[in-house]
Amino acid sequence: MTSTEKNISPAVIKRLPRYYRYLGALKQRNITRISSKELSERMKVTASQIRQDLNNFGGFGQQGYGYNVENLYTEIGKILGLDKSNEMIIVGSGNLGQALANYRDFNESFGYKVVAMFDVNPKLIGITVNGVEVRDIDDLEDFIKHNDIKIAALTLPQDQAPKIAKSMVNWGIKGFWNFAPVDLTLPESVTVENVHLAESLMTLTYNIRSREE
Amino acid sequence: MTSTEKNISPAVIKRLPRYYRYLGALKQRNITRISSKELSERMKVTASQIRQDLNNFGGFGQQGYGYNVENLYTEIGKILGLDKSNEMIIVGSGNLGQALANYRDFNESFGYKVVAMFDVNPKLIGITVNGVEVRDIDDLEDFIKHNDIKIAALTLPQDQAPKIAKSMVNWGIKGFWNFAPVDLTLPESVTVENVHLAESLMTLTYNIRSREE
DNA sequence: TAGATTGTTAATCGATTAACAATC
DNA sequence: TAGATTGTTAATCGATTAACAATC
Repeated sequence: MTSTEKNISPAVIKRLPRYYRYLGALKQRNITRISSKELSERMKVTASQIRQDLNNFGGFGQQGYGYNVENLYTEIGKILGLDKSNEMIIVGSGNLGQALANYRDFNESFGYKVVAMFDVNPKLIGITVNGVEVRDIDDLEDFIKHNDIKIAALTLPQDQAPKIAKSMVNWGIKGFWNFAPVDLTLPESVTVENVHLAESLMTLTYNIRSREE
Repeated sequence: MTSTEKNISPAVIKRLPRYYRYLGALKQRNITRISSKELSERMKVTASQIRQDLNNFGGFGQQGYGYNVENLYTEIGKILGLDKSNEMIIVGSGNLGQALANYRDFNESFGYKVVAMFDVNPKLIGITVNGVEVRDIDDLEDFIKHNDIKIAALTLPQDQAPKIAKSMVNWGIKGFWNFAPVDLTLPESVTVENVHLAESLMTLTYNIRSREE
């Protein structure tokens, strides 16, 4: 992953998983090739955007032919880091944490693997969720270091999230999938992907209202 | 809500809930006024952007003074549709649906209220989650119509989501909070807010990789 | 009043779309 | 070869930032 790569805009990155999803669906239907034009019609974006986006990463297509579905699927998977297994932990084992542990849609499907869960609550410590044990949060440091964990889902209450996240960075975590309704301020070298559920629900109600007239 | 309003860009709308969150925090700390400059430092955006964003909706500030926190909080709440109670249903009562029903962060906090849950699974029908009964999905049409429900969280498997969503539009649903990993194609009058969890996790792994060098 | 800070216009920057030569 | 479709450059569009007159 030596970075000869130019910096790719976040807007492009955010679209990649959607391309990946569509290509996966095409693959499953045994469609072997697709042009940017046809894909653009299915996805309701411009063909130009598809070609521009993909060309950030290299010429995956062929003039006069289009793109090979299988190949493009694999290549985008590589770009997204799905070519290797991604071990992750879930910190905060309440309802949301447990739902994530059970969620088939990324677990199993794309090489993500939840290897441990953590909580402070003695009632939760020791239970097993989808085959994964909930451990005492006091064991978090050891576990991250010994197992070289890089990815953590944060499903903790808002007030606990920033402090524990800071520690986790020191222990080796490189990316947070943050569900706590708070902005984590962390070193540049660390990535945070926020899933702010309440905020997305608010934009929904805004949009409903604005269409009522 | 008569639409004298010019069309506001989605980028602006997406930022409103974050302003709202910061203002809520300021309010709780009994801070009564704030300038765009100071808010911009806390939020790590430009003061210019804050002023531009807010001015889409009217002059909430005062020259030489800044913004009244309480007032601005209330006004943004109104814009987002939080001034009235928002009743919603959850369609799909598996792990994720149940986690949402239990999730304090929007439930209770901002006037959203889950009034019913639905599922096809006989094992789930009849149970109660956080005081909300899981009903047979056959009762969905009646429930939506009789209770004038406008908002639905879709936490169904991907293959069931598009069909049921289409029916729900006919029954009166105006906005979907869609957790199924699929794009819903629905009439213009209907709003869809997607929470594509697997896709956000993929952008996380991309970003982790791209910082490794 | 003087200082501060907004609301708003103008300038810049970046992202999207269009166009087309290259080429399979 | 002729037709199709990419890769890529140029044009357009929109969003962000800078600047400053208005005004509290």
